[in-house]
Amino acid sequence: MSIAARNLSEQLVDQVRARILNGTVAPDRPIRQDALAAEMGVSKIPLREALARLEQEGLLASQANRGFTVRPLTATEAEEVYALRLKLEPETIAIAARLAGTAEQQAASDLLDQLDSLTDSGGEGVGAFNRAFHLALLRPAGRPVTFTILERLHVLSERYVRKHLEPLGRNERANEEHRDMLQAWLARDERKIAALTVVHIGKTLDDLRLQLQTDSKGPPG
Amino acid sequence: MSIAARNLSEQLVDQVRARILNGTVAPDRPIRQDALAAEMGVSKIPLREALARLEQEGLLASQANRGFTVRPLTATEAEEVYALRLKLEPETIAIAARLAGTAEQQAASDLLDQLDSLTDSGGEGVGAFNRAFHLALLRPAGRPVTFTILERLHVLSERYVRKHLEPLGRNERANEEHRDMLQAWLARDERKIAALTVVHIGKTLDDLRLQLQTDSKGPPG
DNA sequence: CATCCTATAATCGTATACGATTTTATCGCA
DNA sequence: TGCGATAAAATCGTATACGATTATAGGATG
Repeated sequence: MSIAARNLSEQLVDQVRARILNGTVAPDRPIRQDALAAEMGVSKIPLREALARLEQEGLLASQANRGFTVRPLTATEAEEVYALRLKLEPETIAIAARLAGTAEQQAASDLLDQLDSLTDSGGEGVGAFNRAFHLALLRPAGRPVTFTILERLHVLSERYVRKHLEPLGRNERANEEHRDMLQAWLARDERKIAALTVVHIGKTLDDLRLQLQTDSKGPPG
Repeated sequence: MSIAARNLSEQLVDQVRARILNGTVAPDRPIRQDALAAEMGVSKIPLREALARLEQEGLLASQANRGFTVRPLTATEAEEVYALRLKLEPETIAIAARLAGTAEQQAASDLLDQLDSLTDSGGEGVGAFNRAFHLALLRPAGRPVTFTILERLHVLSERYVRKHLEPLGRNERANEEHRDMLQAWLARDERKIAALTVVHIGKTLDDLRLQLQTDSKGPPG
């Protein structure tokens, strides 16, 4: 998750995670370790360490002597993930707003700017910057255990947003909400940032529910 | 966490976790991978996979080219972990009580019986059975993401309970509370089991706070 | 023609061996 | 005597190679 991954395994975690979120590796199909390792130009051992980490993140599942598979997306998991975020994020983001220093405030502002320009240019990797922005609003709370949990939840969320919401032109409204959130967060208005967070997550979940229903009736793949 | 770990790495995760909770490997001291691997009669590769998993569980920390260390216990982490449990467990345990089948009810009852006999005989591994009992009350909720988070939180909790509370004769009262909880849980009394859970976690946290203060003034190590 | 069994091939999991980085101990110097 | 630099030792991280397990394809039989 960190920008400068230290060893090779950590770098692979980020790269493989990106592939999973990207959809490059399909769900339920066994991951050929040798092939993937060769494709990435590394050996199997660091790749296995990365896969083990991603399994604990909830992106992969493993069976005995049958390797790893990407866990499929389900509506119930989406509901669970967003319910957890609603339980944890509002309070955490309020505390973070209170404790954030100027450097952390600057970092959050910068990330939103980058997210904006990416959205305007229709670039790739919007999801990653969206996640980074949200996490930047949460990190200053100084609760490492909570933050780790929220990191995981945002990764899981991103799969659903990217698959079901990003193809649609839904980013404009989200960006307006992001601006409002950042403003309240910078002003250390704890009530307001908590309320806006509830709304933001809730609206995303609503859109997701609608789209999940629609998609389940529509395309087979 | 599972009873029958599949591959060697999974088995090592459980064994090394037990050592950490046991206090066999001291905090802040670098873990010699070769030595530990030799001591356990395995090679370095599966051990590294296990250590990587335990790092994500929050028990270990790693630095570049300096290996893994056991994370030290801090009062702030204890506060955070118990705050998270208070936020997540009551609702989850109520749902689990509603959804639990007869087999799962039997499993929970059995675990409490085993926990009782272990406590009476003053045996080892009380902490592990305590954790298993609590998780058995939570598993039937059918929320895998939440359950994984709670598994982690219980592991982290166990370190503090074992170090600060278990040496004292504090298990009797906890066992009475466990009986009450199981009764309400089996009766599917959602209100009551949720309330009892809040009380149980709260009391444990209170005891822990007291002991953490006392210990910080008392012994240096 | 379907089903079961067997043999083959592929893949997973683990052990062994090697280079790169870091820590530590020793020596020289202020 | 204390501090800094250098060399040696130890350890971490990675690549390569091997055995064990599993899935699959082919053939024989009912």
